[in-house]
Amino acid sequence: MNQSSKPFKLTIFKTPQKPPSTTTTTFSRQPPLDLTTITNLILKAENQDSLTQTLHSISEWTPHLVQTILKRIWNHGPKALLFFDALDMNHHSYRHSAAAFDHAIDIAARLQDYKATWTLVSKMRSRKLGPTPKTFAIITERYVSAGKADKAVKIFLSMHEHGCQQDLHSFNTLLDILCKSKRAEMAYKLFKIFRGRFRADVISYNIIANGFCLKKQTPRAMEVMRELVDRGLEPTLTTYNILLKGFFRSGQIKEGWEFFMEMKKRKIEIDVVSYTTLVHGFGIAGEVEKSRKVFDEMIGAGVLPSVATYNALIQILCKKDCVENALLVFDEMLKKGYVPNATTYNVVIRGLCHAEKLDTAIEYMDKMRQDCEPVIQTFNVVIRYCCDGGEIEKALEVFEKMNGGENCLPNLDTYNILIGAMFVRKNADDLLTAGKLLVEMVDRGFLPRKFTFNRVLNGLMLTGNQGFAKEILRVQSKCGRLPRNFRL
DNA sequence: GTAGGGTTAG
Repeated sequence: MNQSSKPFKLTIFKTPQKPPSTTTTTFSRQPPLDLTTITNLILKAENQDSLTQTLHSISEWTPHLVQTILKRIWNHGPKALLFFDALDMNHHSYRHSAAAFDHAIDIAARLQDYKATWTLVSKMRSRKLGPTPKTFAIITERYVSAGKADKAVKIFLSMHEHGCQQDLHSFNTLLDILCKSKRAEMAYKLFKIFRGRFRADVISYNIIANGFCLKKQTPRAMEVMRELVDRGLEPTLTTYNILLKGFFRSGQIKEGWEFFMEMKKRKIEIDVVSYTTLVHGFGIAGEVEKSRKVFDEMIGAGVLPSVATYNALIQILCKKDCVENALLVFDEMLKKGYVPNATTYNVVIRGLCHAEKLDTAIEYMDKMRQDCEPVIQTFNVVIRYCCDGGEIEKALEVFEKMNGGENCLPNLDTYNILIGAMFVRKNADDLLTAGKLLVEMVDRGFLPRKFTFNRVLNGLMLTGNQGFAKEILRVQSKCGRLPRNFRL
């Protein structure tokens, strides 16, 4: 194609062919913008103007590019929304997709900015992009995790007013959201009210049973299952696997094993999920040998382990045996042609950190990039163990990388871990760093606990930094995290 | 984003 315009093009996305610029030579041109560069430009933009300028430096915005960027700056909510709005207003050739709206709605709702959330919903509707059942799943999930489950149910029941009909799908989704946030009882009540109207199916029952299992209420889950059978519905393999996991989760190892034998007796086709549940369940209970035995036996039974099965075994070897044996299994899985995923690496890295092999852990973090990208959990584990081992500089180094080249921004946990570590050495510099981290996290839409604010504040005062303490107080009052009756 | 197995400490 047109080679001369290549330096201007994004390598990953299509751009229209532009005539080469007459004012610059090929040699002095900027290198092509890659995703990391674009993302960093957006993150660095101080105001709407510089953001707009950045947006114009990209010749063609595509829905795919926008979604990728929103995903990457997820943990910088306010900036992500600014980017979404700026693009919406300034680019005539680009129109936000339904998926981009869903992303933005998710971010706004996570920031508990419900006004912005619903403005986006109506904008979405006026452009005939939705809201879709997925949009409502996102919104209700955010309300539930903000502790507003009642409101979430009301929103579900008013879906049709937004041009989105409720059905069995969306009903099951709501039940699942409630159950996953440990509100099985509420989900069950709702289920009993509406099961006739939505024609609840075996999936609805499975969701409720799993909800009780998550609360370690296996007997309640069994009741729900009896109800399912009484209503003439047929349990599925998923049903059995939910109950199997339920027994192990609630520490009923013997009952779990008996249930598994019963599954065999009833000629239920036991699958890789059932076996993985056993491998993990026995291991967590400290029965590592049993765990290994199940692992070996499943192959004999004609069921091949999955990456998740390997992850389970590797994890329990790290926890209950030793990391060296876990690494043997890790090598074995590679030899057999499995591709480890982020969970595999996270488990191994955590195991190495726990065994105080921090440098090897960091080596594995680099090795990880051959198969997948490190995720937030990877960084948090390494940072946590660096801090615990007193290597605070190393922790800060990893943290800095996250804000630079890495495609993974710090989250609430990252900030909490690091701020906590800034009190260990009890010096003024660390306290100042803690203060800066606190300001930065608020800037990125995370809400620190009152405890964190007060701790940093006290630390700054004790180390004689009244000036920065005042700044913290300002931020604290902006967040509504000041103690009762407190006045600036 | 209608359900089940691996990452979250001890």
